[in-house]
Amino acid sequence: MEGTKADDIALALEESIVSGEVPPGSVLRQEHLSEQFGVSRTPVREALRRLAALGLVTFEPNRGVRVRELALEEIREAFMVRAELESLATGIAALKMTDADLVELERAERRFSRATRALVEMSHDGSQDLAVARDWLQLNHSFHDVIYRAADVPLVERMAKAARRTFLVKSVWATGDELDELYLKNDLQHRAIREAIAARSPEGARVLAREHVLSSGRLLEAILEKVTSQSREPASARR
Amino acid sequence: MEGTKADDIALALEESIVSGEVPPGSVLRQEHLSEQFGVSRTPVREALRRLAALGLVTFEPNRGVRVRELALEEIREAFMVRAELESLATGIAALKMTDADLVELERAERRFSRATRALVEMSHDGSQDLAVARDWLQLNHSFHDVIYRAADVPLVERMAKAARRTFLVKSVWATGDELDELYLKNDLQHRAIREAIAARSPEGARVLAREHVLSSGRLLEAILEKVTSQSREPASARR
DNA sequence: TTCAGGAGTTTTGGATCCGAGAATGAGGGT
DNA sequence: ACCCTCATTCTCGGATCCAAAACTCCTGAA
Repeated sequence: MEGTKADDIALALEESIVSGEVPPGSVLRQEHLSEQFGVSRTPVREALRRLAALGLVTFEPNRGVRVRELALEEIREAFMVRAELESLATGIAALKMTDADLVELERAERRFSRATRALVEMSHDGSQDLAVARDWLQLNHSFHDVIYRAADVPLVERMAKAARRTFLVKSVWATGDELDELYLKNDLQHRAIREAIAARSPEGARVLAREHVLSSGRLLEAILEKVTSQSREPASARR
Repeated sequence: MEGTKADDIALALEESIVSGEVPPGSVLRQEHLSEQFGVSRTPVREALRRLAALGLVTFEPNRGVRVRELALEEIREAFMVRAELESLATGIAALKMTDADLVELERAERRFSRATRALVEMSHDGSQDLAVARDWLQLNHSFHDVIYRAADVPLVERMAKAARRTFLVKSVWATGDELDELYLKNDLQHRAIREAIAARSPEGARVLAREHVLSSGRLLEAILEKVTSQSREPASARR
């Protein structure tokens, strides 16, 4: 509880949308939300306006608001945008980063490495722990957040995170031998980026960062591919 | 009049903010706005939430909403963001653009050229016609809009325009010999970009587009510099 | 003179209320 | 069986109303 109720609700709704708890395409009933949050419809509506401006939901006049669905094409575009912005921020960070920041970056890198190993481990013994995947994603973001903080470019950060939210909606996840390679590559790229920053090489950091994000995009596409084919082949229920 | 009143009002307010009609830093009274638009405060508040999400205004809880002021640093950042996104879109457009698009692009380029010449003309005879400046800006945007349409990257376009809005708030303008050079350079860059696109050279178009936007940023900074120094030296009133 | 305190005013955030447009479903005509 | 119409119901957009936060301005004491 921090500011106005409308803000709190917007935050909470945003969270439940990007976490996939509220699936894309579903309609949000204002009355339902208002009793869920224990407030009237007024602040709910204001929160929804905010989410609409962020592109998370769409208002259909007199019909309700609907959680936006993303075409694969849009996800690709979001990764392209993020690649450019991330590359920009990383180049700047290479110039501005202090030694203390570098230490923190290395720590973030190590943590992410561990998460990656845990993920690949799971892929081998076939277990499925959603928490591990969530950790992996979270630690991935932290690594990049260290860079943003050092680069000190609030606008770039805001827009890159907007792009990030875009595809977070598809919060799916899978493991498998063919994905392991991509996961490990992702991890190695973090190391390369950190080294370029440590070497104070903005141009190097830039191209590495761009390539890294684009390759994350390919990873997500591979995951989506695998998940959808899995859910098609065996006639198993899926939500 | 198209959708809900909240949407209409948001559009109108956005226009009056980016046009500079409502100066940065001023507070917007909900009651005043509601009688100005002839509606109750409810849709006004919703419109303001939308503008807040876009970053045009800020809510200060229980105190009102204020039109956001931009530090010079933020304007620089907005140009960097736009440079990356514009460069991305232009590179893609170089691959996708049809011949018909190219013709339209050339037409937009010519129109912009004329506007530039008119501007420089004015600079020489010392006249000050705001309409000419407004035209110039408008035609500049049209040129880039042709590229966005051809590239067909809605997300990139949306975010680039958000960045554009950011510095539009500072809708100042000036002429002068030292600016002429920059105005003319801007015009030449359009031609270079179109030629790179026509030559189907994505890499070339990319770097030209980035350089072009960054140089537009320098132009705006030069204008700001000139305007602020003008308004300091002679103790003339300024609104 | 300056500053703390407090009554009255202004303005916001939120709740409640109402009219209108859209979904739904039952009947009736073909 | 199918579709068209019309009434009922649901939900939304917006107006109005109210409590609480913040600002203003005045007074009185140090």
